[in-house]
Amino acid sequence: MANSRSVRVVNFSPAELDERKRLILRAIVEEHVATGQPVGSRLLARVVALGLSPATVRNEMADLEESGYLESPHHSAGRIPSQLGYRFYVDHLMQPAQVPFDLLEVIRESLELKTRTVEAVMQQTAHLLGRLTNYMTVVAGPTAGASVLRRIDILPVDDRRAVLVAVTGGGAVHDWAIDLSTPLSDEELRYISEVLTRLLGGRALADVGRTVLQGLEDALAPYRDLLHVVLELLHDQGQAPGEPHLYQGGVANLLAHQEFHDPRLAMDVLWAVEQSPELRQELGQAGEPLVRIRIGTENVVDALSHCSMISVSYTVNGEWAGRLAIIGPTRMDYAHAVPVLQAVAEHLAGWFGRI
Amino acid sequence: MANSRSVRVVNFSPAELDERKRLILRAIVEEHVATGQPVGSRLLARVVALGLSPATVRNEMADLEESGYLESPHHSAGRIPSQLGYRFYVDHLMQPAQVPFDLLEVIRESLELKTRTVEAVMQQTAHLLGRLTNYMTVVAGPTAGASVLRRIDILPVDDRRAVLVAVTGGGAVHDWAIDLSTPLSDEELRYISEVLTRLLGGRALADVGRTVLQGLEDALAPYRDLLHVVLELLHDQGQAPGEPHLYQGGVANLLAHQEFHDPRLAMDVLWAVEQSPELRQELGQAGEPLVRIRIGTENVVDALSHCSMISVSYTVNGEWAGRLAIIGPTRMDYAHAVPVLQAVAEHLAGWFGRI
DNA sequence: TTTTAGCACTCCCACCTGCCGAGTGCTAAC
DNA sequence: GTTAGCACTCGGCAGGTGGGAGTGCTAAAA
Repeated sequence: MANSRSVRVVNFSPAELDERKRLILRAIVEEHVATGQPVGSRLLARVVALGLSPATVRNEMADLEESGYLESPHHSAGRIPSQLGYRFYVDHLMQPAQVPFDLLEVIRESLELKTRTVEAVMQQTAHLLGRLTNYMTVVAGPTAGASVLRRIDILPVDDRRAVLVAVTGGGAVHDWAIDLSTPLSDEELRYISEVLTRLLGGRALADVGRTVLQGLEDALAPYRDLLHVVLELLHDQGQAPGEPHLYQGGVANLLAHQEFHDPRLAMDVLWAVEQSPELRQELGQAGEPLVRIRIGTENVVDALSHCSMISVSYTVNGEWAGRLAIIGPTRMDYAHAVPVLQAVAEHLAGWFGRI
Repeated sequence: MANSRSVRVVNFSPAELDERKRLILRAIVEEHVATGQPVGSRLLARVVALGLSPATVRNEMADLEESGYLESPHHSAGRIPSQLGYRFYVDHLMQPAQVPFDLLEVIRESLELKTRTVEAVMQQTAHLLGRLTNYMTVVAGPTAGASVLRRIDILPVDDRRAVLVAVTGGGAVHDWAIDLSTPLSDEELRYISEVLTRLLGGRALADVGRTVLQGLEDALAPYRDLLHVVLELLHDQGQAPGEPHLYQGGVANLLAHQEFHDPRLAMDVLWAVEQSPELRQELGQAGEPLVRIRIGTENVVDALSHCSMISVSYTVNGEWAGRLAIIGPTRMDYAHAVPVLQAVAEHLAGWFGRI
């Protein structure tokens, strides 16, 4: 038994893994990410330029396994990183790669100014990320509730129907169909639009308070029926900030990874991405970490317990707007994916800024 | 050799397959669709209530194979329908199933009036179809170019930017960001919007002719710069009618079918659905058959040569608007899928009508 | 002439077997 | 603390086998 070693190792706090162990763990993660195969001691001794023999490396690997950073798929098959191993790698060992210039070029070209609709640019972003990272991509569009409003207009469709159109500071347009219980003239609608814009413009729906609503009710008293519908609608948008439209890209990439050759696993993931409200919330709700890495069971959804998800926030006019995410196996190339995501998020913000 | 038989059979024109052969072909298709297994003569003799012995059925099957309606995966494995077999089945043998009442109920509930945005209702439709048919679904949203316009407004975002908003007869809202090279006042923008609405309202962009454009140029001469941008934009929309936004649903369903357990096949399909301009066109371009069934290599895209795609048109206010499609293996339950698609298309039209 | 029973034949598939290579843990020597 | 040596374990693969399903053909029956 490796008691003399293991006892010591267990006392380590994770962040204090000894330099050599860190080196070895990092090499194992990167080798495994690159090849998909379990990593054996011989190969590792060759890769880690420390002049160590396989036997020594084996001892270190045994320690790392005992501390929970590695696991063996079966006896004598080499080691693979455990979820904890990936976590330690991501937190302490990973060195984010630099995004090569030609990739930046692709991003720039792809998010050109000639794209003129938010829908198109979000879809394009999803596809772009899919191509650049080789992982499946989910992108949350900006929500009406979280955005600063510039205008609110009610535009007639016919005498029974109209659309409520909200233009945000980023130039995104949100619209909702509303019924006109009593027909209103163009002038009346324009007047209502003006009042709505005057009182709601410059703030986000999520921040609209009682007093503003009261002001609206007073100013638009003659149009109580319509106002009721409109306010309820806007209120819903303000209260449910976590319901963005999700754009998918590179779905096929999911299947490219050996981990998802079992169709059942892949199906679970795809269902979750399509349906799960938790995931939608996770991507649509303003929240702290600019870059969030969830590994395996850290994910909010069970179906993703074999996946990692990296998401980064993007902004519109400096305000939080949504998250871009990629989903892949836990054996993910974190060091490359993170900077690519960040670069795309930046360019997307740029697109909104100079829309 | 079965010469005496085969010579005669070859002379049949497809539509004139003898009654018994039709019965057998139909049984084979339906049995194979249900089980996924090749169909053998013994089973078939039991299923087709003709009191025929397996040996007789074998002879008929040999004829059908020779005429190209069946094929054998390998010697002594039973028969499966060929692409031609499915085609004949779809054209002459299939009896569309009736949509059960509770399914209709699900459709009704799902496409309720409380859904207020076109984006949401299209996405919902895609998901719904995915659930109801167990096939992957692609849905083309209505395009700006093909829709009858009700209003065109230019709404300011800030003094350098604005959005062009087009409201269609179905209540769909399309928007594009535009730069204001010279700042314009709200009044000016409103005036421009009025002129645009007056001259373009009531017709589809695709139908706008030279004279109307000339009229615009005259009426809005002072705003040449802006008008140039706007007209180019509207012109593009009118000229490129086949570029709808595609909504996917039930992607996981693709993997549920044994035919796509090979991840490479599934990947090809997913890439095609995401990227192929041909497919986008196929679904976004007004075109004849209300129900279109493409089997195997009949598909416009190579990647779908192992798939069948059923698409149906839907309308908005009676005008052609887009297609709903499902994609699955050629071994598809055509008889059930077609009526479900039709029912959903009808309800979708209903949603737009009473939006 | 059409239908049927019988039969030999073909092919796939699931199972078993033994072998090989990769990689481990342990021990004893350095 | 490090290393070489060695016995051991396990998965994967090639090759062989038996069983089952289904066919085509032939000759007899209807």
